[in-house]
Amino acid sequence: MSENLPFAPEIAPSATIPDKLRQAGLRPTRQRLALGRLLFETGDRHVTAEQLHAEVAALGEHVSLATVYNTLHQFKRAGLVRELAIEGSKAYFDTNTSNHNHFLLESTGELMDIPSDVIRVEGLPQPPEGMKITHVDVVVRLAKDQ
Amino acid sequence: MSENLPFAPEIAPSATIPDKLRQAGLRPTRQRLALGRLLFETGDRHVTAEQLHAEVAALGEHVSLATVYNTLHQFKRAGLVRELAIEGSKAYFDTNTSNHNHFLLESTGELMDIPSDVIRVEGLPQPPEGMKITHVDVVVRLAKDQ
DNA sequence: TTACATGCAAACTGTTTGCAAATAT
DNA sequence: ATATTTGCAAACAGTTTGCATGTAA
Repeated sequence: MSENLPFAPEIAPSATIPDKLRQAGLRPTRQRLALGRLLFETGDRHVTAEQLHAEVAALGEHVSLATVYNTLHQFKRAGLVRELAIEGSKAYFDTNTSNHNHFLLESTGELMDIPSDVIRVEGLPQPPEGMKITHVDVVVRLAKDQ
Repeated sequence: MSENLPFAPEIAPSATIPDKLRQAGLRPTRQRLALGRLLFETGDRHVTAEQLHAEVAALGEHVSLATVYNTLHQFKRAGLVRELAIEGSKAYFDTNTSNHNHFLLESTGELMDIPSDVIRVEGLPQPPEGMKITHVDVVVRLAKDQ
């Protein structure tokens, strides 16, 4: 698991998957290509490692679960996905790395995007001395009506 | 682990710990009293099960970790604490059950309250058909400056 | 040819559970 | 007396890691 990612700066949003990987400093291996296609070829996605592992298996490709985890973290370090701040035991990864918020269906754990420009958070307090705000996460939790 | 909590309605905010427990339908056992004192005798607190377990041990009381977990969940069902929606592997419990938001120090995982009336979330979108909003969580993530 | 990536199994963390023994009422 | 609560150890889920093997450049 040795890595020294060159902090991949701007990656052209419409690059092919192999290019996207190369620009992130990651060799386009069979496994990373399969995961990359699942993540980036359709629109914005939220996945857990388990889900992605199941999807790739359903396509007939073998990628070990450990590799799914490792790859998601590499993608995260490269800025290709964002890890979401949601309660619960599982880690969620989001292919939409722009600032936006989420609906969370409490019954199923399912996530849905809320477009970035819909919600405004007003009156953010001053952070304590020597601290700066890195991110403001808003999770709107939903339950079945009544 | 059998329970049938009578959905303890209003609990006088200044009740003694034994009363608080009784009003919640929980027998005031040695363990629940020790945990209750740690949680409710000082002001608002955020704890993980591990932390609380360490605190109670430091006081010379023995309470098993399993009992700490079970008790926190009973307190939660009784409305005495709220479980927080924070990323990461650990579950945080908050003795402030009113609607308010949090600073999260990313380096340490430490939580601080943001008073309820400071932050306003504007432009909440309509929830999808048949769903209702149960809670809006705002987590302001902080890192060391520069 | 060599540095990087993968798969496997084992380790690890936080949490939950089954059940016998202990305790509150 | 009896229903509830506890502690323990084992089970469990999700995730990470060490290392031998395989692969990309």
